[in-house]
Amino acid sequence: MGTTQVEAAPEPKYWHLKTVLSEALDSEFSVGEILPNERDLAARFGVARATLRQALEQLELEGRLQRRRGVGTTVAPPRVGVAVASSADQEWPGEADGDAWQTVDSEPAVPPTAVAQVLGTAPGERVHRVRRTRVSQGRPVAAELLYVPASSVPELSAIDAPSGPARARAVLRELRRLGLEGQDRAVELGSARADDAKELDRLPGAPMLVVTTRFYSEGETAAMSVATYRADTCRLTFGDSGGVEIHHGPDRRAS
Amino acid sequence: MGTTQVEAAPEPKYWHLKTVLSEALDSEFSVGEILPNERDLAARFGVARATLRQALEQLELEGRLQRRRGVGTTVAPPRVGVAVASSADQEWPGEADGDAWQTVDSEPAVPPTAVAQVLGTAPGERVHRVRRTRVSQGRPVAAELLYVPASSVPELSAIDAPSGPARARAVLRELRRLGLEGQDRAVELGSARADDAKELDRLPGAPMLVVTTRFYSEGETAAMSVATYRADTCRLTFGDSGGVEIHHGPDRRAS
DNA sequence: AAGTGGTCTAGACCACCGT
DNA sequence: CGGTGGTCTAGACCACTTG
Repeated sequence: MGTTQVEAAPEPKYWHLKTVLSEALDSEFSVGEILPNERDLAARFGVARATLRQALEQLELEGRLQRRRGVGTTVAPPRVGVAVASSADQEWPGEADGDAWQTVDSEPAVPPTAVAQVLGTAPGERVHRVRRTRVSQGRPVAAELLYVPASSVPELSAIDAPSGPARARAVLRELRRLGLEGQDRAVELGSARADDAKELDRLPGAPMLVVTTRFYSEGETAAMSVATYRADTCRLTFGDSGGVEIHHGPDRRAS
Repeated sequence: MGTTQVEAAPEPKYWHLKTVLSEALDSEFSVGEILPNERDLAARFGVARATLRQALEQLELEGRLQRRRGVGTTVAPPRVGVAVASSADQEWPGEADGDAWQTVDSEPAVPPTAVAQVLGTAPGERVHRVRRTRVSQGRPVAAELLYVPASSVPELSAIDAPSGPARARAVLRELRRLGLEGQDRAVELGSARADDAKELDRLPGAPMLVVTTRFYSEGETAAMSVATYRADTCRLTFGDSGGVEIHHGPDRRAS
């Protein structure tokens, strides 16, 4: 074992490129700065543009870069910590989330089959669908759809009543009157639907962190929300002191 | 507004392709089934292989497909729900997580600078680094690195003492003797490092859900763990009844 | 050895943003 | 309008698994 085999399994060009770029970002660029365009970068590194793009894609996925069509590629700020749940957090949507969420509107809609199963509604049955948007530091970071069966808010007039923001607030108000017995959440990776993408200023298919929350009341699932967060810019925080600063930096490891 | 403009903004081929394939998966394929190879699929749809691959990539990201080099593309089973925290969950690692986690070993190591900052250790200072692996339904789903400053486990012999599984268990045991005052977590999107990738049977750069947990004791951060979960196969659950079945299906939306 | 997915190339055109 | 990133092509070769 004398020969120092550096490249026993040669790593792909885009992978090496990513590492090089990553280090350059740490040392030679500051947040918001614009990188050279892709054609120039590719030429500079002696690779095809597609290969260069593969590296940039990875860095964007990791929240290090931000790319905008027609504009350019910029160095992204550290991800924002977005509080999804505090420690003793058992609350209805809109109950104590301050000005983080902005209620958009409410319409009757048929929920996706997976949601209908959880809610226990008949397939094809319409429920209240409340749309909300979450803004953090001036930028939209999440879009939410909250599905509420008519049976959870019986005081509300017929489900086909006029839609709109006022209606949305009414649904949330009625929901708050129920006793909240518990809730559970799940986080998974998804991709932006066309409508979410537009709202969040991303392209369709962009990676999203999908948070589904189920609200229990009186032994039943009273409501269910599906919130999609921009995966490139968000760090979801759960716990006692949400939002502690952790930013990445040189991450080389010593043995 | 009389003309029915179906393609006002023509959607990209790969996007349309993804939709078509997604519906085919729902109706014509069952879990574990092998799809035709990429060259055949591309020919069948009349697109270049790269375009077809872009669609497959998306579907893999969403956990619908599984691709393995040298083998083929198969229909993935629904994501497994992996409990990350229960409701009243304030526990040290290894305290009550049953047989979910498997302790691998412990070595002295210099933590990444971001971790060192949180732990309050000097840059370059070595800490205990415990490695654990999480297995669910026979498959490895996560790899964890737990960083424990020597000051948190003072009873332990010098940090350079023999490494290995026994050492790892000793670190966890000592940690458990401390009073746990709180913890908070964050979830964000990351990509697999080369070593994690190998351990989790993925390629480097594969998308991962990175869960960082900070453990507080006596007003200090006593330890910090960084766990990376396979984003394609995992749904992280938090809450009262972790692991409720929610599987995707036809998700078309009616107005 | 044959077949699979993964990487890479060189080029073209398109959609979008700013001026 | 010119410049940017986004999409797409047709082909080549490589790394890996399996028979």
